[in-house]
Amino acid sequence: MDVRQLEYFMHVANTLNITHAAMRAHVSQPALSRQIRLLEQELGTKLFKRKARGVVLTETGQRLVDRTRVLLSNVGRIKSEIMSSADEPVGTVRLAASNSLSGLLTSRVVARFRRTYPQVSVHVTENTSMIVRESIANDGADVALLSDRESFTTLTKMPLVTESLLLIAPLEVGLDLSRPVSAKSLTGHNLILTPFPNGLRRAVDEILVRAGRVAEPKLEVDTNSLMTSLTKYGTGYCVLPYSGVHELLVRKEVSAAPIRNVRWGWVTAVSRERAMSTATKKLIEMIAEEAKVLTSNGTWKTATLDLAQDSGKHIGLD
Amino acid sequence: MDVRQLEYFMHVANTLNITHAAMRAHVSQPALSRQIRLLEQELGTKLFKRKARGVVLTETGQRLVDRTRVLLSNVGRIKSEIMSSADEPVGTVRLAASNSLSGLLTSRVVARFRRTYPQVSVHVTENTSMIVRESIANDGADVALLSDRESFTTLTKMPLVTESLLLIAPLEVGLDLSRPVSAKSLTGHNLILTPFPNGLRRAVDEILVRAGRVAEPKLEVDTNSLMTSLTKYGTGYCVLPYSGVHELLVRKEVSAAPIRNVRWGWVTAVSRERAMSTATKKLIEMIAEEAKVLTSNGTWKTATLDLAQDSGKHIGLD
DNA sequence: GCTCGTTACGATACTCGTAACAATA
DNA sequence: TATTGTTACGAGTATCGTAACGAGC
Repeated sequence: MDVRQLEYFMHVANTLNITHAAMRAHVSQPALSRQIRLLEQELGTKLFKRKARGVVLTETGQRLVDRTRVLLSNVGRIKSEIMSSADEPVGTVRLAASNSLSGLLTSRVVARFRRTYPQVSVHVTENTSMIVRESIANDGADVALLSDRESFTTLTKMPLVTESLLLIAPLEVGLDLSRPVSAKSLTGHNLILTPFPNGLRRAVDEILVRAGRVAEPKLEVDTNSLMTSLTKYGTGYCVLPYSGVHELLVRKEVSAAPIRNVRWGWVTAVSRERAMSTATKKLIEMIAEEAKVLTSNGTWKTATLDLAQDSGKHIGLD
Repeated sequence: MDVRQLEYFMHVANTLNITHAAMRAHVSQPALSRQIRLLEQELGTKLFKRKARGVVLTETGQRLVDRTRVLLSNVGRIKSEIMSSADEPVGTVRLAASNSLSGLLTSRVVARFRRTYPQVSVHVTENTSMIVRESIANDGADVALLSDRESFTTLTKMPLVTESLLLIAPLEVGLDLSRPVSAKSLTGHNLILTPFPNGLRRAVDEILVRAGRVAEPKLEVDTNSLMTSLTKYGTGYCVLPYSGVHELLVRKEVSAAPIRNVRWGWVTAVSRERAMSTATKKLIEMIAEEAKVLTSNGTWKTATLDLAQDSGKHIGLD
């Protein structure tokens, strides 16, 4: 009855289907089947009843599920607690990052982290801030990079950077980063917006409300790349933070102007319930350092650093 | 970080000496050394400082000890809980039995259990009732067979058999099981007694006190076999329950007579804190059944059954 | 016939033990 | 020099994956 075997067992208990559980556990189906049988033999009792379609838990199996869930969470807690006092980063660190930061911040941070700590494996998932928040809240990630407009119960957030929201238009419209536009400018164009629920959409709606209007987009799209492509080809205007269109602006594929009196904040977030591993701490440090570099050398236009001074080195649980 | 590895770690943490820990863990010293190193690598931190003589825990190592002790006890508890609802006995059952029962009850029970459940490994330790009690109280055994004169905090005791205490004398003295003797008969002979603290010794002392005497044995011996050998060769008389001298009486190597108004009880005991495995339950059933056979067919002379009827089948946690 | 679990078997990977080595008092 | 931990390497064992099989809707 070792930890791996219990993890296998929980996969089966969760899916009630050995084939699916095997995929989740990244082992072959017969291997998993065998481990379940060995566990049953060791404990001297059937844990599952084999049915034509999948399996069902026996009463004893259900009791083992209840006990094992707690046990495995303890194992994970102990592991991360001990790893949090590690001297050198080891193991795996999982970063969930907002799509918008991909080209500007995420890629630079991940590349440098991999270079600096090649022994640490890194899992990156990119998605909307809402999904990123869910990911970190459900312990699907160790660090999150997301908008400060998301809610942060159970999360510890660390302000990172505040930048402008830009109105993005085709290149020929000739918007200019140095010439901010008013909230009113958002009206009168076809706006391509993200669908609810979404922090960016809420922000745009607020801007419009302040201008006395209401958003009624004819086109809703939930990926940045599609939104900007459509803008580039003249389907409409869109609204994104600078970081989301940095590369397009460098390549002069669209034009953009800051929306006056509207700021957009990014935060780094970690789960409040879990001790950070050394790898996690190092990653957070590196995020802060890269943000500092990008803002101070002018790459991250419109952005101001929100960090505590000296690049967040005393962010931590100590 | 699997269970086996953590058990290794605890052995080292307990002994602070990898060589000794390896012996306790029944692996070679380099194997243990290697597992500790692997654990340290996985956690990214030193758990021990290597000294010229042995090792010492680092601060992190000490914290892991604290966490792991609880974790491993949970693992054991879960395992025995699940195994307690097993259909067929599996695994290992540990019996701690009083020396006195060896020839009459223990040997028969163990032999039959092995025959009936060959897949279950059995560990038997025989000792004085006091050591047996300590053994079961410290979770060194699953079932104990011992005198009812021991204390039973944290233990659940199940009365088994009550028999007579016998005065044992050399064969030529001609004591007779059918002719009880009074407590007073114990005086005036060289008594060979067990040393304090010991249930049998306490019993003999009480008998003597009732007869207005006090025990001042010139010879104290702590094994039944030596006691009876010495009696056989005329060094003195001794006092034992019938079960302790059954075989000697059958072989007519000593003579014995019940001491009037004195009874000696045997109980089966299990830890109150730990769920019984199916193997444990079956063993207890079998003990009860054998006790019933031995008393009812007259083999266990002077004995009366203390069991609830039908051989203890409803002894259990249900 | 399709889905899903089990059995069979060769390949792989991990752990172990022996022996040689290193470090320290 | 005795004690104790580490390194090296060959052997043994357990797990895994692929392929074939079986059972139930």
